[in-house]
Amino acid sequence: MGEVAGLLRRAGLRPTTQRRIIVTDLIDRTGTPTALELHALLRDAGHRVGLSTVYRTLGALAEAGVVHTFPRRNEVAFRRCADGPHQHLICLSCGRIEDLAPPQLDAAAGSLAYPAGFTVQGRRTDVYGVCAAC
Amino acid sequence: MGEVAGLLRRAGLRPTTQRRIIVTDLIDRTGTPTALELHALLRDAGHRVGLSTVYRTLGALAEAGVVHTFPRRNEVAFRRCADGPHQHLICLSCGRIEDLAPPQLDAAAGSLAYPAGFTVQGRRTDVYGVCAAC
DNA sequence: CTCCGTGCAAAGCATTTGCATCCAT
DNA sequence: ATGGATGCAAATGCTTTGCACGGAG
Repeated sequence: MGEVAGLLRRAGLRPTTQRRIIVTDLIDRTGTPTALELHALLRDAGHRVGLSTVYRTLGALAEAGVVHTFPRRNEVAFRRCADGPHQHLICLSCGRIEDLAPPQLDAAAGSLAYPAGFTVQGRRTDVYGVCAAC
Repeated sequence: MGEVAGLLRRAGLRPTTQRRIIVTDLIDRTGTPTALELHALLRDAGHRVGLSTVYRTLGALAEAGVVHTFPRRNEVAFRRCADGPHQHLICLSCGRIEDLAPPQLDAAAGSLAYPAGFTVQGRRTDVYGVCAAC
């Protein structure tokens, strides 16, 4: 089973043609498009995908943790991120997002003393700054 | 200068009556309401504040970092958080959010090796789990 | 008097949903 | 044949904006 189909299955979605198009694009793309933007990009690329399908697919992928969501003013952008723990390096200037997987941070975070009774299920760290190119 | 006025000034806002009402409520409140919810709560409490003012004030406070934003499905919630570095402990069951300021994590994060040329300006960590009460 | 702030109402717009059609099994 | 998937279009609802009024200095 290919990577694309695997990601879809993880989200409980059958690997249909349209869903494959969406996931494939998201894997290859370095940017972080919104559903609306991705839909337009796919259409421009000659693909036949409905806007609803893009929304529904991205929603399911996000809920399953296959993609991460990045809120913007009045809209949400999606990005296929690294599996496993990682941070997001977000450039405030160009908007570019990179993943960073620092073992030492996860170790530190994992050993933190949380309030008694709090069961950790997930963690997310976003680092804002300016990237080298900007 | 009081705490409320100080927070407003940090957002570049003059401390008017309505803005004071909004900030005061946000400080006292343990919950994390949306603009719409906060507006209703203030109205119910007998305060005379327009919805636009709530949106505009929360927007400015968020941009200044005086309050943090928590995206929900199709809406955004706001919460007055601790000054200085902290994590958000978010209960997936009841929605309650708590701040946690762990010195050791910040030390670890601060010493991380970021890609050459990346200038860190801010950091945010959300921890998802189930709180003791749930 | 002047200017910023406010609030109402009217857009604006991303997202969701209903439903008929289509496709794969 | 059958049930999920798709896509169009309409609806939904949060958020934004235009504009006239109001209040402080």
